[in-house]
Amino acid sequence: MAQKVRVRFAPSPTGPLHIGGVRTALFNYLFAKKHGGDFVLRIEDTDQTRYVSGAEDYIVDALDWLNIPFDEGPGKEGAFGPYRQSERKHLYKEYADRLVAEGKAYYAFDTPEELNAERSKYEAEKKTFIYNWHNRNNLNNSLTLSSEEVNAKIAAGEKYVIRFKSPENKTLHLTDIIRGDIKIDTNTLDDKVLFKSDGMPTYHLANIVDDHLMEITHVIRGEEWLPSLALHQQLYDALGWTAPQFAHLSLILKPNGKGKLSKRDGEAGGFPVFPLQWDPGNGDRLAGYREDGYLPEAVVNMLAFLGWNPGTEQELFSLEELIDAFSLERVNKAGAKFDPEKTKWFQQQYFQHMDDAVLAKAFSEILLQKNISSTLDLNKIISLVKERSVFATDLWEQASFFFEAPNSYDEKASKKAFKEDTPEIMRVVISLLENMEDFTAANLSSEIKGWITSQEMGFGKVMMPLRLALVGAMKGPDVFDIAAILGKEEALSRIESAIQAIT
RNA sequence: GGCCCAUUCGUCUAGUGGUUAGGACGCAAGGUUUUCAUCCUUGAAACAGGAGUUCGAUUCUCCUAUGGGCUACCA
Repeated sequence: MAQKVRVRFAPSPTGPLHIGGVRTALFNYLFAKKHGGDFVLRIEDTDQTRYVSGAEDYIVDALDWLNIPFDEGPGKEGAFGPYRQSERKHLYKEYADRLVAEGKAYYAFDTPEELNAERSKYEAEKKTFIYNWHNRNNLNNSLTLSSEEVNAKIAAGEKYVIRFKSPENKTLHLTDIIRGDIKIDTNTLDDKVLFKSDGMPTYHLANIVDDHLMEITHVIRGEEWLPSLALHQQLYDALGWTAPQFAHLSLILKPNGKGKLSKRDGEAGGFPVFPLQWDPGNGDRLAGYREDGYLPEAVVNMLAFLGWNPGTEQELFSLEELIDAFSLERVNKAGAKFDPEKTKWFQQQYFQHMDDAVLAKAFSEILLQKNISSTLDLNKIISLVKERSVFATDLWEQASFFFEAPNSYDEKASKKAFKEDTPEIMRVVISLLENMEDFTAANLSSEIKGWITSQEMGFGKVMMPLRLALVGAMKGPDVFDIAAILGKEEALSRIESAIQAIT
């Protein structure tokens, strides 16, 4: 029987979850759901010094907004909890001790100062200091000390760490689903700290213990962990556990320039790097996709296509379609530069598919904020103005003239539209409108166009000033649609105002 | 510096030992809309370089270059 697929997203609550992390979460989620498995959220808070309050809530809120729900996690206890490493701290020591007892790890008493001194000494000779078999026998640890000395030190309360004893002259063969086979020479590896002197495990120990205990089958994580893969694999072997399969995702890079995407790029480029706004309250507010008006579906779709593609020419995918089409084998090896323009395009695509009634409701909120009450048909207005908008907030800019008569006329446009005979023509239009019983767009259109044709006059002579009178600029939906929505009275009043303004 | 990973239009990418190297974003031109936007059509635009393997390499191998990541008692 095949084991049930279980994956985890394991962020550290050190700040807002950035978009690269969101993509990692998304790929984990897609993979899990594709295989009918579980998606676990685990909070890796073993470093108390870097803990940021609110960060965990932010992560949960972000996943919630994006509709990437986890099956187990903090506040959603499953059979493998708790899901915060700080609440699991009692679990880890036993495994570190076991490795020491079996000679696969050892106590080290070197202070950070001593290690720094050692490093600078090597650096001065243009050599690299590696804490492994090269020199561990000259350092202050249980390999160089007698067991009596070690016990005495520990009994005396001296601080120590536990280090993994990295083997000499071995070639490790590692496998990554995305990258294939990787060979590593253990001579270049150092003896990583597994257990810190503050009583907490390091990421490396906690990570593999939890993944094992939580029965994780696939570890899908960022490329920054690739160098640690050798250690992790060795840890699984040392503890006699079967390692999960690994897949390392390439990083998301800056849109232009070099390096991985950072919050500074968002500030400089005027686009969000975070799903949700993050406000630490000190004026250092970071923009979020949600607050900037993006639809979660658009953000998810965009993220999915950063480093993955289905191999077809389809680009718009619902979450269900993504789950169906997703595979780790089709994830790209190379890092992808982030493109805010393409993100906007996804947003535009999804925005156009939104229901008019839903948008009308959002739009009525905007009107409320602006203290505008109106009896106009909002659904109809939205249907006319939607394709000119990318965000809900664009709606007001595109439709404001329905609610506020123009108080000025676009200078360039009026030069072109308002001629000497315009007042005279507009007077005729007024009389035409006044006499209309059925004030609909279709009727207006046939009435006015019919008259223009009968006069053998250029359409522009009428249409341009009419639009300018109603809208104030040369933009917007069909003039007759606008006039019909405005109603006879308002339309006539606007034309009248325009005549006044010209003369 | 050391170790690891990567390299197709400006960007995201498809693709194959023999293709007119395909799509999307963006850009440009034209059309529709007698406005604007949408939309449609067209266009410019790429296999990092050098060896090797091969009848033939963008595709396979090696080297170089470039980019990225890691190199903490951070994750």
